[in-house]
Amino acid sequence: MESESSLEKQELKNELVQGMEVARKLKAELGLESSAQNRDLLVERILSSYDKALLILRWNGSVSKSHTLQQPTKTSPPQSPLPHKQELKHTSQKRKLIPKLVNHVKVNSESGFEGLHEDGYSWRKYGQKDILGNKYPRSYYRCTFRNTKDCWVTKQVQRSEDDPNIFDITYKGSHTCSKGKKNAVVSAESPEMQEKPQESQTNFQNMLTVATTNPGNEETACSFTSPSTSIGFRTQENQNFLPSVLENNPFSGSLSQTQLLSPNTPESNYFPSPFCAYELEGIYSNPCSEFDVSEIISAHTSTINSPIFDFDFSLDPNFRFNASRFSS
DNA sequence: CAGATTTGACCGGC
DNA sequence: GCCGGTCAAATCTG
Repeated sequence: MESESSLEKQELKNELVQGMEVARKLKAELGLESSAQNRDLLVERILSSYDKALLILRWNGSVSKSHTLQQPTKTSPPQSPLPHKQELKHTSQKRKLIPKLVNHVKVNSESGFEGLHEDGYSWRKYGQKDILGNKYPRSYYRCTFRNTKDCWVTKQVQRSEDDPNIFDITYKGSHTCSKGKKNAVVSAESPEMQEKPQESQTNFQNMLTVATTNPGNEETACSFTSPSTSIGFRTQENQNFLPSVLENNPFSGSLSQTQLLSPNTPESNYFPSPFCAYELEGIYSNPCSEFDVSEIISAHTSTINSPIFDFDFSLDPNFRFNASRFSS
């Protein structure tokens, strides 16, 4: 346990150092006439490093489960609930006692902004405010199951002024409801999957395999912030799925034992898109620990016969990774 | 008609 | 007093 802890500390240190180094590079780049793409890549790498560091902290139990990035200034709040309005009047705890997780989510116009909130939970919008100094309003969401499941988590969505494709999502509290999570990703053990005929799997596997758009090229290895992230793949016929396809994500993990399971019907519950959805099964591991991935990694085409797949995968009940189409 | 969204009002923190 | 966060009535939607 002790050595495991020091290993994690070392990794944490490495990530932080790497983040700083990349930040320095970026600073140097800013003084040059480097491409915007290059700068974007450096920024992504910085974010990736800090994400990894935070993840290590999280698994290490050093911080609260909700990835506290901005600690409240006063005493710790109860695990999740915001007080009811009546209670607020007595306790004056309307603000600032709930730990926050700030998450930056990049979306693009093709995947649409509606998908932004697809983080696996069901949210109800309860407010919108114009925020001083930001031309975009901030939206306020709370868990749909606030009343029925006593789940008091909230999130705020703020579109970035600098880059309208970036949304800052701030989570407050953590879900205490289990039903809040949408059944967007089907468990490998689910009867629904088991019922699918083997023949269908085989045929499909022969038909399509998946590889990175440009393996080895860092430009395609976007890094992400959790819990939502974007990742893109391009299918290539007659090529095997590369286990390292995800190794540049913030968790530095890899997919292995990947298997194409079967295509979903367009009526799929998980992908309301009119186009076909496909599913991949994989095991995900990283240097910190091996995940027990009980869920399916899913992919669906943005257009019929499109070589581009959007992936959607989940590794942990608290993290749902939304994938949006990566630029082709 | 029930549930979700919109939006002006209210409230507390700074 | 300003600003951000939430409430709740009105409105919309399926």
